[in-house]
Order: sequence, then structure tokens, then C-alpha cells
Amino acid sequence: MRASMLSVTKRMCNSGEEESELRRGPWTLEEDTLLTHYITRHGEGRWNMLAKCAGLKRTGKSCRLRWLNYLKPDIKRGNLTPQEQLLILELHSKWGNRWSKIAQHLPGRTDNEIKNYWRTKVQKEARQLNIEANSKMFLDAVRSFWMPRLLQKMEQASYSSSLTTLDSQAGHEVRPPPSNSTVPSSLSTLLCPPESKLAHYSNPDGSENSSSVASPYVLSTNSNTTTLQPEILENPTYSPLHGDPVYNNLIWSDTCCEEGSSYDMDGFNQASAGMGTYENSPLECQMAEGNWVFDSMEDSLWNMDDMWQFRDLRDTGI
DNA sequence: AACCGTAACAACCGCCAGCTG
DNA sequence: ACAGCTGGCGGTTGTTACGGT
Repeated sequence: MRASMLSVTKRMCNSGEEESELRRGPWTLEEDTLLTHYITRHGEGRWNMLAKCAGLKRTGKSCRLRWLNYLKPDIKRGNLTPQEQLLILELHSKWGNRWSKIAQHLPGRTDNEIKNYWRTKVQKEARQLNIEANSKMFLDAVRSFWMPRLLQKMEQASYSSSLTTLDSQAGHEVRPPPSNSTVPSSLSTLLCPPESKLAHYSNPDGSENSSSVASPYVLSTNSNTTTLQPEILENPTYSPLHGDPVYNNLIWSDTCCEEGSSYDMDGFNQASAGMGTYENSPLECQMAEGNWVFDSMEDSLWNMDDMWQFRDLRDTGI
């Protein structure tokens, strides 16, 4: 710890009667213990008074932040799960930078953590695509590439854990899913539209382009603009994912629904529904061949193919 | 081993809304 | 109605850890 971070600031107390030294910078173990013990005995709230009574030379704000973001017993540590990441993406697309609101739907995660995740991971990916993280185009990219990828990770994890369970019960060797697996309700099957769904769009000069981007979105062109929109199926209420336990767990688990209320997941459900139940599409084969799940960009939001496909779309004026 | 760039995260700051006297 | 205080929120900054060269 550096002296600069342990600087002590002379400030007037709220009472104005005395001048006290307020500490800043990283909290010490001793301070953490004091704060934790005090809150355990007396509860939260009245942070300025709490700071004084607990004998902490910190502002009430600082105490509150330390408790909520670090010391509170139910704080969850470690990397965000794919489910949590997916939820963050969807909720952010709905609410924007309402970090505390988003955090309410992720038990054990703080608004600060979610905010940091967004800034370090999501905005980084947006920079790589050279588009604004808050733009509709980036949202489209997220829904078209990243969300399916996360869903696939979730499915993979679910599949592995079920195999692990079977393995532990029967002593079987654990293998990855077969590359041409088309198990009903398999997400990797559901995520790939057929070739006929690939995007087509017109250039300003009237010539036609087609994109190999496989997406739950379709390109809609009118006389002036070309937009990327969620594909609406003939029966919009049907989603093949609704029978999938992973999907249901993601969408309807307690983490998604406030007590006595819920939020709609229209955009996400729509995107999911648009993915269809197509089997053995070209892209499915590409995914099944391996570079989607266990590639070297495991922690990236999408792989290089995704990025180039999206850049093609962007650069051609969508 | 040293240096550098970057990711991750903790902490602070400023603003604002709600409450209270 | 107004002022002051408090807590909450989002934005930003600073530090540390880590990996690559």
C-alpha cells in the first residue's frame, strides 16, 4: 500500500464542532473487522453515525460502499457464470446503465461488479468491433453472436455435468457431445437457422449482397434504410427453447423475477424463437466441428468468424 | 529479471432524490 | 416552501495482478 492511498484528509465533521481525520484508500483488516462487528450487532443504516460509533475514521459513504460491495456475507465471489452474463446482457439491453437495477436480479452480485464487468469485457468487445457499446448495432451483434454462444456454453456445462453425474454413478468415460448430435431441445441445434435464413440486403446501387451471418435477426429493407430486426415466426408464441430446462432456468428462475413482479424478456425470447428448430445447417456443422465451444477464445464474446461476419455487415452499410 | 500493457477490481466523486425539521 | 442531511446511483480513477516481450 502506498502512502498516497493511505492519505488522511482533514475535514470538518458534519457537526462542525470538531475536526477529525478521515482515512481514504484501501481498507485494512482492522477496519473491516470493526465495521463487520458493528453492523452485526446494530444493523445497517445511518452510515455517518455508524462510522463514528464504530470508531471508524471513514465517511459514512465509504462504510456503506465497503459493506455493500465487499463485506456483506451474501456477496458472491468469482467469475460471472454464462447465465449471469447472459442476464446482464439482456437486462442492460432493456434498461441501459441501471446497474443497481440489474444487480437486483443477480443475487450476490453488486452493481459495482456488474459495472466493472460491462466496462472491462463488454466495452472491450465493442471497441474490437469499432462500434459503440450502447448502440443498437452492438446490441444486435450481442444477440446474434454472443448470446447464442453463452447459451451454448450453458448447454455444454449442463451436458457435461449430467455426464459427470452419470459417470460417477456408472463409472463411464465422459465424452463431449457427438458432433452431429441433434438431440431434441439441444440448444446448439436450435441456435442455427437454415441457409435460407441468411441475411440478404441491397446495396444503394441496387446490387444485392448476401451475408453468411447466421442470425436470429433478419435484414429488413425499405426504400431508405436497411435495418437488422428480430425475425418473427409465424407462431410467435412458440419457442422451441421453452421445453429446455436450461432456458427455463435462465428465464424464469428466481434470479430473474423480483418478488411479486417479473420483467418481460420479449427481445430475448423473440430472438430465441427466431432461431428455429433447424437441424444440420451449415453453421451448425461449423459449430459442431469444434471452434465455437473449446476454441482459443474461450473467454471472448464471439470468435473471429463472428467478428469478421459482423464487420462485413457493418462495413457494407447496415 | 525487468519492463510494459492490460484486465480486474476497489474505492472515490459528484449528482440527485427523498426525508425531516 | 425551504434548507440541510442522508443514502443511492452512475461515472471515473487509481492500484494491483498478471501475462507477454
